[in-house]
Amino acid sequence: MARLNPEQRAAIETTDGPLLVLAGAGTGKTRVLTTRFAHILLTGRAKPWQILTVTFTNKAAREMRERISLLLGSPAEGLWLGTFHALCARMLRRHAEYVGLTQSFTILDTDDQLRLLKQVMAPWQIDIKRWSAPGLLGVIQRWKDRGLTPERITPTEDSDFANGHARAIYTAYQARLKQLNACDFGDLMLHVTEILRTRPDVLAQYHRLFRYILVDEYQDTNTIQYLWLRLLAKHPEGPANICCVGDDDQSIYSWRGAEVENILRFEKDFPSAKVVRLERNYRSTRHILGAAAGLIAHNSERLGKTLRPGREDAEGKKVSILGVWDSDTEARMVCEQAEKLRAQGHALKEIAILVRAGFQTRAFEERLMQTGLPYRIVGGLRFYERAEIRDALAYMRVLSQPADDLAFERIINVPKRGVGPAGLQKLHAAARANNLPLTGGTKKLLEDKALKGKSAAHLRQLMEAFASTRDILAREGHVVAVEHLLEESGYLDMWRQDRSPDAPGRLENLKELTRALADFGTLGEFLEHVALVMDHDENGQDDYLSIMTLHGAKGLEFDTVFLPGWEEGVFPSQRTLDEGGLKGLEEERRLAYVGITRARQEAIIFHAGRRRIYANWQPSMPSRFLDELPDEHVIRHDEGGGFSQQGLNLSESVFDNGPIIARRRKDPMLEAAPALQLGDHVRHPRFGEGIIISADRHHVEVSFESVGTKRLLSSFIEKI
DNA sequence: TTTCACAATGTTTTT
DNA sequence: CATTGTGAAA
Repeated sequence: MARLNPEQRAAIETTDGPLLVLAGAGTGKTRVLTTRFAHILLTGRAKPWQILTVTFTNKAAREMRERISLLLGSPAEGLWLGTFHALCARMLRRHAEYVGLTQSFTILDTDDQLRLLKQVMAPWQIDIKRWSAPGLLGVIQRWKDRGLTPERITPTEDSDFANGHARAIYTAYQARLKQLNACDFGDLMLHVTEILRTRPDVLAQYHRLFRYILVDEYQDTNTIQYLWLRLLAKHPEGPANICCVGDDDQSIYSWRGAEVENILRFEKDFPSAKVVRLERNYRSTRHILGAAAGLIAHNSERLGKTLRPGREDAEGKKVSILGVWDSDTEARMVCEQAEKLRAQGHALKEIAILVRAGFQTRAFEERLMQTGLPYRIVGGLRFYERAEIRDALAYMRVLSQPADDLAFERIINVPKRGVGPAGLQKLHAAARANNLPLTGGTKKLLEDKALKGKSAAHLRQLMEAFASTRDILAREGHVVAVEHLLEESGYLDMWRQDRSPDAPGRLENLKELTRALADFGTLGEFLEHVALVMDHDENGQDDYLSIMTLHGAKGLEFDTVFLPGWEEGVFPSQRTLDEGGLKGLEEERRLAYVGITRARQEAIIFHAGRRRIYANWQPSMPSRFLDELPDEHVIRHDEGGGFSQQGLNLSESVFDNGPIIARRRKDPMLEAAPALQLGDHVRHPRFGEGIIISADRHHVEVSFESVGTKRLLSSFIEKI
């Protein structure tokens, strides 16, 4: 306590009644949460299992658990601490029968959901071009985010999608899930909330249990999570001891159903609520904070909060803005700077490249590979999303749940067993006719000798593999059993015979999977873990540079942060702008705010004059956010409108804040545009001289002497 | 049923 | 571009 500032202390000591803690970036939020947890225990207000602690990511949950263990001096076990979904899964296992599931229901991954939805959609003959299955799945998920069960969808809402059939398909989809004794991710929240809503006895049980509720990242909660929390928090007698921690300026998940309104409305929801603001930032330098604060001030709907430097010494360097010729130069310069930092003795772990969207990572990856700098793409293709891992998991699911039709469908023809769509239909028919799951139907057909040819032989072998594995499972445990199954089913052989270059890596991954399996007591525990915690600690804790999306970087911090791609259309993203309008823009701005505030020492922003998107080059203009950064906190290294080829010479100055090069770009397109006409002779810094062959407001097409015809932003060329 | 060739067609962010 | 889906031939 002694090491905390007065606001932090207030946030911890206000234990009873509703409390909203508005915690700006780097203001010691996690510390407050964990200390508060310990404080409640140590003052005897509650036992560890009487505190419900909800986080948004598995990582946050893990960290919190570790820090609480540290504070308590013993491993934190038996706590109700986890993500919304993990906690709901735990509750739903206890009360599954109330929503027509059994205690052993399966949780579907995205692949399964999609496959199932496609099957369900088939009878409607929806125009798949216009209403793709993933699109419709998104619609359903957003309904679930808002707590809308099929019966609650109003006709108005329905008609917007899939020619008015969306609600009917949703209904059918839910019915099919129930048949399969399965639920998707959204259902975890939806079902539990439904149970709490309709079963007062169950709700009362949790009211008795949870004396205190702690919620992290409250600004990211969606409607269903809000409803769930409110049900649990609103005790019939006495005020709710709910403490929500969040930052409206870091709300960046509205596309996933998050409602900033939840945090904006907190004081209305809980009338006696107290509000504590944490505004002292101990992470970043004064310039970084100034730049971030200046930027976020352009947003309108805010609770209002100003980050103040918590350390007196922290003047630091200004935020750098670098304009470069193209995206290749950008990648090169970022990597060179990173290399230089390492040469100066900085750890690569303290450097991050934060991008807006996944496709931007490739350029850096290629460059770093050439350079030989160790790097890691965080949150890219994750371990459990790889095909071979999902296949292996499907084998395990069938082993543990023979009725898991979706898993069986996934592996029935992997490796090839001569069972295509037609064969699968036959199995389905047999299963339905005998009221059996697919595995049962298959067995039946084999016994009846109703299958012929190689598919029969292969399937018989597969069923035998499962049968023998079950014996082994009982006798020798799940690790040996799974190894046996993958061997006997021919799955491992399939990859061993595969001559493609990534096959050895896949086998390696499968080995890693069986290794992870050993950390769990039973197969069921392992599968539950995988379904909910889709991440995996990869071995080796070397010093590597991180490349990740801005979303992925939330909650992390680094000494140096590179922020490439600050260009209109990329960041702010065109798509968000199109779909979300002003709200979308404000969310992008919050994302920019998150990005800048990840840096402890230094933030370096890049924008390129042109960028390769798919196969061809696209001209791009600097992000409007650059103009919103206050001049006293940034230093702009644009040269020649930001399109210099001598960017390398500039790089010296980036880190010592050398001479400020005059800022010439305001809106280059409009500045240069009027003077150009068809037939004009022009010069381009890179392509040399040419003649304009077409022109519109922003672009011109120029036939160059050396490189042929190019389409360019008119600001890049000069008339001769 | 599988395999191959070719076209099309999007590409944010994730529990 | 890189993946995914579609259609025709083996």
